[in-house]
Amino acid sequence: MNDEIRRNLALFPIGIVQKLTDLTARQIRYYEQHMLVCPARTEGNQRLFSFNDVERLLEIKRLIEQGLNIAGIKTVLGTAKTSSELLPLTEKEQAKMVKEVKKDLSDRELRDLLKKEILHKPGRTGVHSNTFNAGDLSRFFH
DNA sequence: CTTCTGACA
DNA sequence: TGTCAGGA
Repeated sequence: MNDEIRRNLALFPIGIVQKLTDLTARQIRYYEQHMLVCPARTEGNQRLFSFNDVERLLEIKRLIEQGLNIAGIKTVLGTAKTSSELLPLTEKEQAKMVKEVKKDLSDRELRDLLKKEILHKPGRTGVHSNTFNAGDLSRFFH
């Protein structure tokens, strides 16, 4: 299946995300209130995050550690788009793909995330190298 | 047992 | 941000 779609599928509950990002549930919900992330919801109103949501949280975490406040982070990342905007699929189509992904999620995908998390620690070189040193901005927003 | 919202000695 | 309540 398309990787773009796979990254936007609503897969994990907040508990998993806590472990993946080392953020508390309180922080994750707080960032959502400020539109820094916009996870999907189940019928029971439970949050379901996608890989992109988790990566987004890691970006936020990195910025917070650099001393930026909510306003500063918004300046750098902007507000989050809803998963439905990024995933124009019917619920049936999504449910089908979620099953497909969940078969081999525990192992491979989890390691994928941890690998990417390490990629965030040192200064990156790729297409995202334009994430100009937020350290300079922290002076204005902290 | 896990998650959700609201509130604050 | 932590933490507790009270309900789903």
